[in-house]
Amino acid sequence: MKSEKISEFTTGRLSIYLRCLNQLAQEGTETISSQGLADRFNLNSAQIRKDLAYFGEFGVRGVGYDTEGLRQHLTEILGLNRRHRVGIIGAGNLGLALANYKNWEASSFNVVALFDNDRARIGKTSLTQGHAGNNPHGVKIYDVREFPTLARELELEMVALAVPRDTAQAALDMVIAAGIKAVLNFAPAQLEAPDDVKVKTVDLTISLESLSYFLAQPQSEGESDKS
Amino acid sequence: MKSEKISEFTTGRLSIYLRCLNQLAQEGTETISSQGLADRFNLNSAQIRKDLAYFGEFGVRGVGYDTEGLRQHLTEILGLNRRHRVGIIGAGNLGLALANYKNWEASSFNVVALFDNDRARIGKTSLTQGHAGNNPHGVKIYDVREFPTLARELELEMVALAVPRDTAQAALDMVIAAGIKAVLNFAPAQLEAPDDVKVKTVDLTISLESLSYFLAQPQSEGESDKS
DNA sequence: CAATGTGAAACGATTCACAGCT
DNA sequence: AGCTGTGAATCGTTTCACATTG
Repeated sequence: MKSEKISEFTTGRLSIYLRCLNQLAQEGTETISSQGLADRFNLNSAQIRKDLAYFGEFGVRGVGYDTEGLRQHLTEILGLNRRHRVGIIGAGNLGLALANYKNWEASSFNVVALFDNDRARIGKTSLTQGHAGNNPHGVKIYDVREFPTLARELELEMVALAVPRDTAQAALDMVIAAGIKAVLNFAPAQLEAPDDVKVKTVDLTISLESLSYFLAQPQSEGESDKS
Repeated sequence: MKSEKISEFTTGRLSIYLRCLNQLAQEGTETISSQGLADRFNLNSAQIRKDLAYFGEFGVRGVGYDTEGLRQHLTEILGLNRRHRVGIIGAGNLGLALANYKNWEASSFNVVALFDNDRARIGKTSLTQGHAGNNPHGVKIYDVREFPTLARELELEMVALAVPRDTAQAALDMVIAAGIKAVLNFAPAQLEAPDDVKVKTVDLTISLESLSYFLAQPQSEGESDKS
């Protein structure tokens, strides 16, 4: 166990390990080796051991890792042992799709509110507006001007930004002013934020263009996945 | 100009440069220096020059880069000088949101078909099923069993996978069998594909969990953005 | 003896610093 | 004079290889 700074490469892999351990635990596998894990994704076993070693000595030499034990450790490390309350800004197609996404229930994230500036949407829910999906209750759509108040009242910890590109920075500024420290941004823009706020951008344009680049290569010789 | 292998870090940045150049071109800025570009995102100017130098000598010493010229070069390099026909597998919330996403028109990607295995959805369009959005026509939803035939007929080049995790690999296998070489995967799973097929995974779970990790850190001291 | 935990080596990406051009 | 293009230095990540341990 060191207390160096953990890179996002590492934390991303921790998520992947955890996902795998959840499956293994369900299947009743009691023990797994770093090599056993490495085989499931195309990773190096030393990488896995190093990633885990940042946080403690979880394994048993000659044996491997206890599935359930490691699962609990990773859950704790990633802060997934309690639920996080998420607000979504922008109740367009993407915002609604996110709100109605069925996997939320199984995760440790709860979407508790949508925000929009369009009169026609405010007051409705993700169910009345969007395609029903599997969300049994629907998430209410509030006026975005109420965000500063409601963020506190609803105890939001995270925000997903699903607004058009040209309003993204302003929306982010408002979110930061309300004290939110973690933002998932879907607008195709590099946004500015102070260092104590984590903004993770999911930029579909870049992903698509990287696929386009691959297709444009003469001798399509490329790696698959690597996430 | 070297002919080394280009990393995905580099191509991702090329997308970002291009996005910026499109804006600059519109604003009528004729010339931009690597430093001028670097200032807009928090990048190093040498990085930008290196990225561009992989593909040619586009700049003029003492002056900088011609905005319009570089814009066209990058468009060509990324294969964005022609439109790409995209199919979406899975007409749930996410698939529909993607199909109705308004920015497609302005991009060089066209969503031409949706596929699903749910009787209730097949035959409808993204408009009848989903929230209207800004797509004027709607995209038709086909039976996924027709995919192999239609992929050829519609000349699909790319596929977005918006299906549940446990069916993702099977769907991908079908897509690959139909000769598709570029796939954008939204299922939270590491998928297997041969080397001549590029699979780019957008894993929301990992993004959210990385935010959760950040929040769980005692002295929240972190970087913002970095994509 | 099998599998962890970890220094050391290898690799890759970023940044520096400057020669070379216009 | 100013900015590109690039070799060299730096920094960070991954892999190797092995001593260590249950």
